[in-house]
Amino acid sequence: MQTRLVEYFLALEREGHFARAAAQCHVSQPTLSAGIATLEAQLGKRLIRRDRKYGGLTPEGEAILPWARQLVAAAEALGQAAETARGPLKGELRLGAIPAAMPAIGCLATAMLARYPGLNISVRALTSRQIERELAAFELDAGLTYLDFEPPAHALSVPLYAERAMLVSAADGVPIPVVIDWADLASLPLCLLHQGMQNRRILDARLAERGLALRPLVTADSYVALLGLVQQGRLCSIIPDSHAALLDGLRWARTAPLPDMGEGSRVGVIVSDSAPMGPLAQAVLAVARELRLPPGFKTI
Amino acid sequence: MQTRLVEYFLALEREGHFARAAAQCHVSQPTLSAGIATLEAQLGKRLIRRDRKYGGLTPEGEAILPWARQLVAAAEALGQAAETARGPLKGELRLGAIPAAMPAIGCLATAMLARYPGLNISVRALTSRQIERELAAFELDAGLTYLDFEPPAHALSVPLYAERAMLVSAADGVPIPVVIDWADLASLPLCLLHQGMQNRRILDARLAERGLALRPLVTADSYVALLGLVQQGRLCSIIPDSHAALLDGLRWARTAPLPDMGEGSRVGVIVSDSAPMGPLAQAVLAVARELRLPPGFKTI
DNA sequence: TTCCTTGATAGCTTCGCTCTATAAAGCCTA
DNA sequence: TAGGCTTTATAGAGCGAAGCTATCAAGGAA
Repeated sequence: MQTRLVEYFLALEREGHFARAAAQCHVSQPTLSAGIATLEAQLGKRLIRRDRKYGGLTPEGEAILPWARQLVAAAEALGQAAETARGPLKGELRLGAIPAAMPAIGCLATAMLARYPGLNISVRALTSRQIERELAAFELDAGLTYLDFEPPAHALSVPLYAERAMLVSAADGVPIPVVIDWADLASLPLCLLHQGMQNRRILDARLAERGLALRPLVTADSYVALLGLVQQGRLCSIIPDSHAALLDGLRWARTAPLPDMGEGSRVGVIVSDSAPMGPLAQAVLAVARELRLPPGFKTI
Repeated sequence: MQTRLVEYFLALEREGHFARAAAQCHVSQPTLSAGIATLEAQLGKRLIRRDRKYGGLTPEGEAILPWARQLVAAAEALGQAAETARGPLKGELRLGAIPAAMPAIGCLATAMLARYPGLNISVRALTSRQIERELAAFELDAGLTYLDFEPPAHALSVPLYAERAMLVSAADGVPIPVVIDWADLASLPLCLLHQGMQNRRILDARLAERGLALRPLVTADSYVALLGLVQQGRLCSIIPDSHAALLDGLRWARTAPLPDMGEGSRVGVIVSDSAPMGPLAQAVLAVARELRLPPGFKTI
């Protein structure tokens, strides 16, 4: 079983296109085409539906997909382990983080770099579900996401901080009460994240427990967009306190804590718990365990 | 990364001998020798210590060993998954069982054969620790062992039955009381398993809770040996009720239940919980869940 | 010393992956 | 409906890697 051929298969599945997949693998299109053919011959099954065009995976192809991913992940981990056996970690660490946790990724990434100078780090903003999926598909080495709400399966985690929500408004904009009651929120002109995003779902769930529902006038998919809206003065928003820490020096913004929501939502590092654990995952967990976040993050 | 070369590496580690490892891989000795050399070149590390003789793994070799195993396991699982995608399971199912659970393996194995006619099954008697180690090393597909006492790590399990101990003696041999008290055991001439075996450790632990200790006159490593000793009439022994069921038709044997030890020790099927789960492991778990053991096994 | 065991080397063959070039089959547009 | 574009498969050559047999070199044992 050649790992190379399986990589072709995975690339083709990702790209849905022979020529692009070939480019991604740095081989010519006929090479990839032939590679898929030999893989199919070796396994004795058709994996790709194709009649003059890529037509998706056959059921057999779908069935072997998780194992194909595991195979190339194991091959990569083997190489990593060999490189790591002596000397420092090298290569690329692929991190995924939910938008709400982005301010904390700075601490984590710099701590990793300080500890392992040979490392390159790639950070991507993803939804919690994408993080979970890509971890399972070995396309991500570690994730930074919520640990308790809709907890990811098959993952090991290290909690980093507890997130709490803040109300934010422009200093000369919508006036906000000093002490906020839950009921106040429903009457404020709000802009919030889309309902598809987990931070929003958590907020909605907390309010639903109290029989309340938010009707935001605007929804967006990033906190930057929300802050831009808030800055105009007509709306206020609810953001994680981790982001509020970034606003500290801004004159135009005013923040007020929301009423206590109990523990807050724990945010932490997760890695896939497939055994054995890769050297990158081990390193991230070790660093996360020792990580001291700056004030502004509520430690757990 | 060639799976073949990694298989050479693992075979060499198992055999500790180039020529034997080559034979196990069905290649010539120079081929395996060259294969190891290319693997070392590709990984950029010496993996094997050798000066005119095999001298064990280098630290780097030890470090990559788990990932090497995972790589070939993933390759095998990929092939299995492809074969299984349509049609029945094929290939060899490698089962390990503690001696005490051997009578139950008959049910499990026949149920697997009935459900998946294409399957070959290989059963080996192992200690619970060996089962755990070989599951982790992907050298075993499933195990039959104790679930609660010294529970194996990184394993998914399906309980099958609760084991209870029986006192056994020859009909014309050592007289045994009809109702047995714990204290009686200490005064009987006993033959038991070695202390290294888990069944014995469980028994010792149960007695230790009551301040008692057994002083067997003979220890052995198999129940057959114990029964042979018991048959001579000078000794009696303590065996799992699963084995007592096998004695049912024997005229020379007499059995008596031990006083209630509470729940008994749960025995069940375990598989490695590395994600994704291989088709063989899935099948074993599914069959185990539906398995109806014959009377004589105390269901949980 | 002599023999045996054990692993490495040499030389050759074969197999299979890779490439470029090109064909075939749909699809879109004119 | 013809022409051009896109997309995948095929052909044939080149080359490298992995396999084999035969043989060598170095220790250890008799």
